[in-house]
Amino acid sequence: MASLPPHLMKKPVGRARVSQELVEHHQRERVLAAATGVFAKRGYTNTTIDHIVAAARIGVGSFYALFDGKEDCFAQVFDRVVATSRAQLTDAIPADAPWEEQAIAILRALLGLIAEEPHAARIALVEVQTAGPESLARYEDLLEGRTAVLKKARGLVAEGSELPETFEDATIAGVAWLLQQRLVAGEMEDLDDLLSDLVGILVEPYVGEDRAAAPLVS
Amino acid sequence: MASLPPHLMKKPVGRARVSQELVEHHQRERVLAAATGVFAKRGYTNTTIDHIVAAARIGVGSFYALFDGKEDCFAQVFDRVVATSRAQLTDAIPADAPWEEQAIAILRALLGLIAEEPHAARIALVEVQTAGPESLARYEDLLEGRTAVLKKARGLVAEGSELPETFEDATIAGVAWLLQQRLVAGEMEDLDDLLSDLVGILVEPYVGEDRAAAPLVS
Amino acid sequence: MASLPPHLMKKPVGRARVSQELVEHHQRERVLAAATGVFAKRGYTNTTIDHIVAAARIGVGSFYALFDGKEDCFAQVFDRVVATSRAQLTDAIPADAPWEEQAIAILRALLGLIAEEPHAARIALVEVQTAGPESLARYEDLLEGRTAVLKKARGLVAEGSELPETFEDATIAGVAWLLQQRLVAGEMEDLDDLLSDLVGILVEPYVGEDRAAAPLVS
Amino acid sequence: MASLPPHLMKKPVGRARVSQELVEHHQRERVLAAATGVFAKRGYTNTTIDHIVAAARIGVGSFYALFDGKEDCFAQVFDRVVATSRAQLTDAIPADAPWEEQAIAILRALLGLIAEEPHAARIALVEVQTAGPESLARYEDLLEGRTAVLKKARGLVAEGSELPETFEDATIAGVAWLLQQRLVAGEMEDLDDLLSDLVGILVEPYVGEDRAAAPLVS
DNA sequence: GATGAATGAGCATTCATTCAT
DNA sequence: GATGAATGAATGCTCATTCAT
Repeated sequence: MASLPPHLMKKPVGRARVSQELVEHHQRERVLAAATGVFAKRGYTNTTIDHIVAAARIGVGSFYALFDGKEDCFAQVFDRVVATSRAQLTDAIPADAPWEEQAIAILRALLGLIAEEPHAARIALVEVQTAGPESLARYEDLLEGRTAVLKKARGLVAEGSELPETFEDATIAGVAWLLQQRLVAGEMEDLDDLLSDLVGILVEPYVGEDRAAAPLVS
Repeated sequence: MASLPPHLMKKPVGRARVSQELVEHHQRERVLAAATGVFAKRGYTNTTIDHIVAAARIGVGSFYALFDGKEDCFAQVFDRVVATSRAQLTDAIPADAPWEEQAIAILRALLGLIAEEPHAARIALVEVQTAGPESLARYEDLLEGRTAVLKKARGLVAEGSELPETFEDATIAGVAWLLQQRLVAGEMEDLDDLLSDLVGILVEPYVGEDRAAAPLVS
Repeated sequence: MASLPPHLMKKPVGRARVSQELVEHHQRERVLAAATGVFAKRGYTNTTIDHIVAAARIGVGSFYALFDGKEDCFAQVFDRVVATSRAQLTDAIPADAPWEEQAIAILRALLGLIAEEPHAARIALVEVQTAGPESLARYEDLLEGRTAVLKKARGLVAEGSELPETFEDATIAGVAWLLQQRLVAGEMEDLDDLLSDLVGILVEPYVGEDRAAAPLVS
Repeated sequence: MASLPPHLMKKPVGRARVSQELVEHHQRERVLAAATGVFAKRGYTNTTIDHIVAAARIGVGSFYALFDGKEDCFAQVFDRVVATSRAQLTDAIPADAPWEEQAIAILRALLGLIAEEPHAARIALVEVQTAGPESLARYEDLLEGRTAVLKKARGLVAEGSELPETFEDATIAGVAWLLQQRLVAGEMEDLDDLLSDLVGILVEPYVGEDRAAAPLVS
């Protein structure tokens, strides 16, 4: 039984194919994790491809096999950070709880995430703003998404419809700013204080002081 | 006839000295004005020293006599824009008017300024965020200053003391974000709508809906 | 069950050995055919190993098992093109015909070959000149061979011995140039006109206008 | 009398302007001369910008101020070689002499030039063929120009109009080839033999053996 | 004092080649 | 034996900064 000439051989399928994809995925994750740290520590502009490949222990060629270039790499780093965080925050939402409880749970989880992974947080909140137009657009999309979610809370409050059109934009931007400031200043202790501030800014306008404060005490 | 070595040459004094400083000041203003346009049009990163000196009609050597480098030049551009704007906004405050009227007057003047000098606005609200750490710090100082001013309004409202510590930080950041978004999108028409949104976000929490709306109608 | 170390493994002999060589030969031919097209279409410099292995449906490792590198691969492509053409041109020579008839028959066959296989022609006449020193040497050898053959015609003409030493070199180079120009310009119609020009340049000097023209009419 | 501010000062004119242009021209000539040697010795492909700037004792930045890139630099080197040679060959033409004498004088001068400046000759006849499409086009233009000049000699010979259309193309290409071969082989002695060969190839077909041979003896 | 020619460190990117699987 | 992922040397180029004039 002779083996077929190479050009007639099918690409490996099943086990081998899956394994290969796994390897590539794993490799990409490794590099993205390394790049996250490098971008967070040095800032986007000060980071060179050499810094990344040194941290990821790969060759420059492999880098370009994985990414189109520096900006693409950063974009993937950002996407990964956002996707991971989103998953974790979604898991933190208590089902069947009133809106204010869910909102506060998400805020609490977010602060925990930022405290645990400051590098990732710095990517998503700080560096993304200086990593070129493409990345900036992603950041704006991210905020826009949060804005849209927040707008859904308008139905919950009597005065909801009287708030200015851009109220949520300003609120989300304000929250992002506060987090970013703390992050850059390295002040991520007193998370309880920060949490209660965020609730005052982001939850209270929709449900009033009393309903907003209640879940914090429990 | 040999010229003296530099350390033996007398520094000009009196009249000549003053005149010389005037010339230098004038020159610097000229360059800063030119650089404002260049930075605004091309963005900080895409701007090269050559672009600036070409626009300012000076030599690179003169540029380095005036500034420590590109970032320093941008910082001075930013400072000039902020100082000029501050002066104009201060002039716009109606003396002896209630706080909400003063606040709205400033907001209205600010929007007018942005519409009139989009280049300057872009420097102060957009480019400053990507022009390096030093410039970013100035931006943060600027916002912090606005925050401090806003905090003084707490005395005017009954619930003032119950607002979160960081309420003004978030509010100012939110407003900055809204302005920046409009600027980048090139949407600076409908200033009245925008003004009323800003009042809803920045004035209403302190004086209530009624007092905030009143000056807008008149 | 451990496999033996390589030096203890028997080389296959007899039938198997022959078959293996056949397989390798076949494989090499396949790759050379693919490479001919790639080199002709993209040009030597713009061709990468990846282009070749993709076209030949083999791995890069197999490529390096077959060739020493890009230049060696091109050299083998060139050799294959030349060998094939030589065989076909030899077949086109009418036995026992006068020299001028034979010469014209070869020229006609050559033009036909170029028209039929422009890729191969481009390899042999154009790309070979820019594919590095080794390939250039082969091109020169090729022309030198044609020069030597042409020199044998000197005996046929009275003034033959009075032609300059280098006459044939110039003639062959001139013919090669004409063909190359047409090839690059993509003008391979009007083969009859081109043929009569070539005869005027390459045959006439040896046998005179009359004898050279005669076979063309028939 | 105060001097005008810089932006109102005209670009220097007259003496200063001329001098500056002279300096730039001189600089460019220096670099072109150095590059001629580097390209001739290493070949176009093996030459890097670093090689050139090292040889010319300038920085890479200066190189890019002078040229658009490597290929542009080579093109200018080629143009300079051709222009210089053309001037020298034109000077070598004896006025009011019969065509064959003029032709032979040019050929003799050409051989002398090649022998004296082998680097320049190598640029114009060898490297130009491998320095990219733009350069190749210039080479073809060069040959085409020579072809056109040669075609003017057709009126001098009875059989002129019976030569094939492409006769001069082949002749010029053949001559170029002979020179190139000698150059590459480093065989530039026996210039008299080579000259008489060239005359046999390039002059004789137009004026016959006798008229072509006469000027060589004198 | 002003100029801008010159510098060269530093960057992103390509691709021929190797070698572990 | 065949594969192709990984390598990294090498390249062309930009631009902030210096300094001789």
